[in-house]
Amino acid sequence: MGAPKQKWTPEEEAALKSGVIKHGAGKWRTILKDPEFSGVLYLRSNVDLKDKWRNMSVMANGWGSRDKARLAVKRTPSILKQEDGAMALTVVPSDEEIADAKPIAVPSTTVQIPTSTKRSIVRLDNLIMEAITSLKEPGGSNKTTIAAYIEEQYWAPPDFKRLLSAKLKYLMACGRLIKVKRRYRIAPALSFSDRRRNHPMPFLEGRQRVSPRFDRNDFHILTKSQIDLELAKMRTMTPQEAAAAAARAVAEAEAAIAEAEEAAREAEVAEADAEAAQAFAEAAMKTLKGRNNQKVV
DNA sequence: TTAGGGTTACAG
DNA sequence: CTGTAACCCTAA
Repeated sequence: MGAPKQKWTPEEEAALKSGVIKHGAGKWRTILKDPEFSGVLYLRSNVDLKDKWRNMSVMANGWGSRDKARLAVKRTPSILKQEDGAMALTVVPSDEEIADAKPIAVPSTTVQIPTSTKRSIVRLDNLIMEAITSLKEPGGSNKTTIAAYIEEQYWAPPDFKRLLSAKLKYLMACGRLIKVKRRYRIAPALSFSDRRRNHPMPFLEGRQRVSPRFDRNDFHILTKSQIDLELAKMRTMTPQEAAAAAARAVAEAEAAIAEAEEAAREAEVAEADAEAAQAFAEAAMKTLKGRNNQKVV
């Protein structure tokens, strides 16, 4: 009667996407209760989330129609029919599978990635802060030490040094770090000037407050590295879900790069952020490949 | 609570 | 009429 169809808004889709990355697919109730997303998704039920995620996943796999594959599989005693236009996804070698997932036309929500991107960007910052605080070196730590710490504790992309340099420079510009004789230490009273340029995100609602994932003592919350956490989540996902997640990671990286190109004149840090996202996407891909090679299901 | 099959409403 | 997205039902 009064509810013809409540279509999902881009904000809701983005929140769901972020929720899945954070808590994992299938934890619909958890995502719903997370204050980070409850503000946006308070109109939706856990079942709604599940259904929506299914729809999005199906799209990500390139299946415009919801039938086909399922019917094709069961009517095959001993002969595999490969005349199907759509690729069979279940048991594909390994390398090429991801290659196929990459160019996927991820829904249309790929254009704007509010929370996810933001989180990726904040991540490295906190890693650096954590490294410095954990090392507890009097007078601060130099770049090499910081890099070593992060590389050992977490994950090391190929061009990590360059990335780190840019990020350190950026953090100093923000006043969050102070460099004394090649050593970096955390600035006494940091003034949150993280926002570097306008954030068009019409995101966020009115109920919950704006996510303060960046309080001064926040280092403990995000410290365990989003990357490891996200990759860990992926291991619990089904191959389809992981592929979809990886595809989204790539899409986000591409979007971040596109953003960086626009903002390049303002700060080269944006490029570093984009590279961080790209690096994470690659790491995600690698993890997924490893998964498939092991044939773990 | 969740996964999955099924149904209805809407757009092209 | 057909395909898709939101919604519903039910087993586990």
